[in-house]
Amino acid sequence: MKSYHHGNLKEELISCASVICERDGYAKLSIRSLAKESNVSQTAPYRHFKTKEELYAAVATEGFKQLHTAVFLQKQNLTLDDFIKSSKSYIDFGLQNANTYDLMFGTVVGNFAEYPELVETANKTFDSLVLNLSSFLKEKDENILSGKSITVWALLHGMVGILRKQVLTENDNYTSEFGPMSTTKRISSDLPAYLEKVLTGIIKA
Amino acid sequence: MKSYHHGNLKEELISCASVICERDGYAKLSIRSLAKESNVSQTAPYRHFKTKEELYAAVATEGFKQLHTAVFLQKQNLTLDDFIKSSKSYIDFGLQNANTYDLMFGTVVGNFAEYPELVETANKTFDSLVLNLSSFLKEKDENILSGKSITVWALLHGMVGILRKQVLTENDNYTSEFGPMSTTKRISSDLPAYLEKVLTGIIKA
DNA sequence: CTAAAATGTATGCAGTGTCAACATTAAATA
DNA sequence: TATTTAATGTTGACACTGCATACATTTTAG
Repeated sequence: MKSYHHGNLKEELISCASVICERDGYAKLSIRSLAKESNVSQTAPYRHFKTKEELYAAVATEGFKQLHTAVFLQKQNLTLDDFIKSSKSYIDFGLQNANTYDLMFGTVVGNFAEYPELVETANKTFDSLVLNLSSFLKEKDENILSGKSITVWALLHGMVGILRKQVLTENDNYTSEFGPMSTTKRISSDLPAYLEKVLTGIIKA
Repeated sequence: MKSYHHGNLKEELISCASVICERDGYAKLSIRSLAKESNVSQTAPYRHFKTKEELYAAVATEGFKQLHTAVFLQKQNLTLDDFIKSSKSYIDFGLQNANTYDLMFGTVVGNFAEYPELVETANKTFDSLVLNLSSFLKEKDENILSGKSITVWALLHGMVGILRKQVLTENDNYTSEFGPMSTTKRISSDLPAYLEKVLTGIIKA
């Protein structure tokens, strides 16, 4: 009953790869096992992705799309709470999709410029952060606006990295002198409060 | 004249692996080629590293040591300039050792807790950030101190991620609505000035 | 209707992580 | 010092990988 042509292989490969990358880590992803899972020959994926990196790029693109929808708020005239909520969504995404997030911001996909769709999707995501801030701040000066956006983004991006490694400090063999462990725990136990304090500081500066 | 035992294999493997990880990307690192480069049999490395991940962890540990020496300032009573300089050193390290930095903060080494030396070295690095801030701020309250340190660290960590992807936005096909490209360029063209502005904001808050 | 482009398959190469069995040497102990 | 033991190195093998080449089938366009 199965036809020679799959009909929908590329999309199936991407979505299947996305799941595997996140579940097992992107290093575990193999083109061959991926092909097997789609009931297709070992080299069929090469009709859609010239190299494995191209597949990784597709997964990263998919990740940016998801991040975009998670972060961007449709409504207008955002309140501070809206903005905090959006910021928290960013961090949550990074924590709950650690492997994919790594693919998006790490060095696995070396040269974004080789994948135009990835660049475009990534930039759209960043723009949505700026738009959010703009809607809330009502700042006209684009230089100021984009400057503050970068700082906010850096803060969020950095918090993802730090909170992700929380386990790192949950270690009895070594208690840090000033307790980064207890500090990150305290922060993540009430993330919105922390974000409100720090972000308003950055925004008002 | 070469003797049966290498005598120094583990260290040579780590330093050799560190070079390869940074130069070619950690995905290109193979235990076999590494062994060949040390004129040793293909499976000799397994006497020192149970798995490839353990080798990655060793490279990451090495990275934290280097980051520590790059960031930590020995002198006492730091000035604002000292603190800014140290912060810039952090970012420079992340940019100039992108692959290693990825190994240190990414998901490749999944569970830090399995590698006690890695945890300890990482924590020491973070402590040195806190010590720097402490020396400059002369803040007594450890909660406040560690809280601000986390925020500073997040900012630095985030800036590494953003500045690294600067290329990402250097793309003619797509010009971002609010120009993150020109913004990051502007920031990185005078990084100390940017850091002074943003960090003092965070510290004073 | 037919030529060409797209998509899938079969086969094969060189390289990989890792395991088991064995060899040599350095360290510890009697 | 002599000998057992642990540390370290080698050989060979297995199942797996990315990817190239040559070939098969289908869809699509002229």
